[in-house]
Amino acid sequence: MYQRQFQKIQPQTTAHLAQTMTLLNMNLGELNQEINRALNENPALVVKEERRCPTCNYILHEGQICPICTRPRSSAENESIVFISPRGEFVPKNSTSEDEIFTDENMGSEEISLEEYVLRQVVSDLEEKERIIAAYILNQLDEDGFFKEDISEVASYYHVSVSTIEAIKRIIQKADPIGIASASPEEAIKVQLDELRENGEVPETYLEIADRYLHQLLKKQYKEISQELGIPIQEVIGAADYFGKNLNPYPTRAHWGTFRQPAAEENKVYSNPDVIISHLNNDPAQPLLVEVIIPYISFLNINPLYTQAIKEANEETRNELRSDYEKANLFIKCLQQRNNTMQRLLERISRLQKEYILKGEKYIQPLTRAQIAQELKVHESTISRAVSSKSVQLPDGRIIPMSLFFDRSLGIRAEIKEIIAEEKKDDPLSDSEIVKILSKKGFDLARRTVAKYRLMEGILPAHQRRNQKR
DNA sequence: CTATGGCACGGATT
DNA sequence: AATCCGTGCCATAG
Repeated sequence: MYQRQFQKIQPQTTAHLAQTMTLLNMNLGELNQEINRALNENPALVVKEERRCPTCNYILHEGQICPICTRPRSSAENESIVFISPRGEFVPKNSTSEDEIFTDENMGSEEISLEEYVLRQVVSDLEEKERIIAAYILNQLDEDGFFKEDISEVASYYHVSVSTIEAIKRIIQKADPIGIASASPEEAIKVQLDELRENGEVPETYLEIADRYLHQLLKKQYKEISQELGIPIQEVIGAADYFGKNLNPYPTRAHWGTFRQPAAEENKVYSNPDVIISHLNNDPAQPLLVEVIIPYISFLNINPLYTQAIKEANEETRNELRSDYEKANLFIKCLQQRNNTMQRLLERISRLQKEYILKGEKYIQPLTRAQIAQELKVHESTISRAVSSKSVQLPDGRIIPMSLFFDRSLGIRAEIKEIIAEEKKDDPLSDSEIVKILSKKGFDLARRTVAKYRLMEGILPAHQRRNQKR
């Protein structure tokens, strides 16, 4: 039964292909939404009551990680174990250090809900009547904590002015997951930036960037922004870096706490990872566990009543039902194929980049998407889509974009960091000196490039590094 | 004069 | 076809 579904992956209709591509392009959050949408739209789709491991078909109990898949096979003892894991009551590996995370799943019954948590913070600032409105707003938040309703509608419903609602909303936005109840990620960012500005210095230009160029910033179009604003590009990159470290476009997904690891990565803030890599039982001696996370609701099935109904229906309704049935069928197949591709992709990545995963940036292997595509016998663009906008949680708890596995510069950047960390503090190395040292170590690159990497790592130019702390 | 950053080009990657 | 990235050249700051 199970095998038959997988064999069907080969013959691809255009519709199949197109939809698979779309699904592949999505990260966990988007996939979740998509599945919900499909469930609403198509009555032929239902959630399976019986939950099976998507990888090996073993029957799973509630919130369980598949015991078959996580049992290392003797032949694979040194290999990573890659499997698809449903997003149930999943306990993050680093639950010791990763404390408060406000995902929907984590809001167990003992803890108070996010709504209540926020409400408790704001009650003291609000009048009785306003509290009701605040509670209403909090109840209407979507899964990312955004409030997307039209404020004027709410206002007329409660017979108060729009500005009253806005005032309440503003108070809520300043509560602990700062930026909650915003209408969009952009707005959340602005609120957070505002808050930061009250506590300290935030350059004027940052505000402007946040205000108008956020979208481009996320797409890393630094050049364009710097041109339009007429400011140096490094300032834009600086802003990106600053935003990445201090702001969170999806305030409910995770807090940033006071400080994350100072060795922060790229400029984007990542939410729930699409892939979690950890050690079995958290024991570094054990093999690597690579979980490709899928939404728990993706245990989809064709509504059995449908099959029945099709047989009994008359000509006209039958065709209608058929089309739903086909769509549902297709959707499930596409999901399976997405999972299959992701799994195979991660199998390769985790094998090739094992050293990097375990020991850090220095050990990254040069790798291109084309190379993997060839090995897996899929089109390059497939890999591209599978990698883009996905994030991976490493055993040390860091969450990185999946594209980093394909970043050639990462290893060299680590090398540069190391060199600079070891330099004499009273005699900093200039970029060209670094080039010389690197070439001795076998890295061949231009002086100009070192400067760029240095900038990316947020390291100041040599003369400004003189006699600085750390 | 040296070190660094901006801009723009071309080749690689997606 | 579009985008990203390394590099060379030039301007400018130090």
